Amino acid sequence: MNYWLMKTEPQTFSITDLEHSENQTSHWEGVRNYQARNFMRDEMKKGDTVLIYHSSCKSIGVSGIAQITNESYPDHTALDPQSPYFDSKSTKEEPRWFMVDLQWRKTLSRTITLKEMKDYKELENMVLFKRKRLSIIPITELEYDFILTLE
DNA sequence: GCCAACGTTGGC
DNA sequence: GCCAACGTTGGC
Repeated sequence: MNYWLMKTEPQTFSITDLEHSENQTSHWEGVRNYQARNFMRDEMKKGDTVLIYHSSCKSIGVSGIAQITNESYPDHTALDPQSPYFDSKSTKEEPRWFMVDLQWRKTLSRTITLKEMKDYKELENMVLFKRKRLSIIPITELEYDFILTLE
C-alpha cells in the first residue's frame, strides 16, 4: 500500500467538493504532466491513501484524506474539445492521459500548511519541496503519519 | 499580479 | 540530441 499527495486548486476542485460528490467519489481529471501521469498510470493501486493538497489559494497545504478506488483508465477530457484539458494529440486508440477514481475519507479540521510542514525535520526530504511543479507526489508512510499528527 | 522554477516544444 | 524560446505552476 502506497501513500500519495495530490495537488488541486480548491477553486476548481476541493476536498469539500469530493466530500459532496456522488458516493463521495470522483475521477481525478486533468493531469497533464508526464511524470505525474506515470505515477498515476503505473504505480497507483486500489486502496492507496492520498493526502489532498490545496494549492494556489489562501490556505495552502494538506486539507484532507482520500483513497484510490479505481486504478488508472483513460482521461476522457483529453478528447473533448470543449474541455480545458483537451489535448489534440491524444486519441481514443492511443490515450495519452489517464485518471484514477478517489473516494473521500476525511476533511481535516484545519489545513496543515505548507509553511509549517517546512519547519519539521521529519519532513525535510519530502518530494513536495524538491519537485515544486509535480502535482502527484509519492510520500512515505512516516511522512504521512507525521503530517496527520500535526492536525 | 508578479515572477522564479521548471517542464515542453520545435528548429536546427 | 541540443538548447533557446515559450508556457505553466504555484508560492508569495
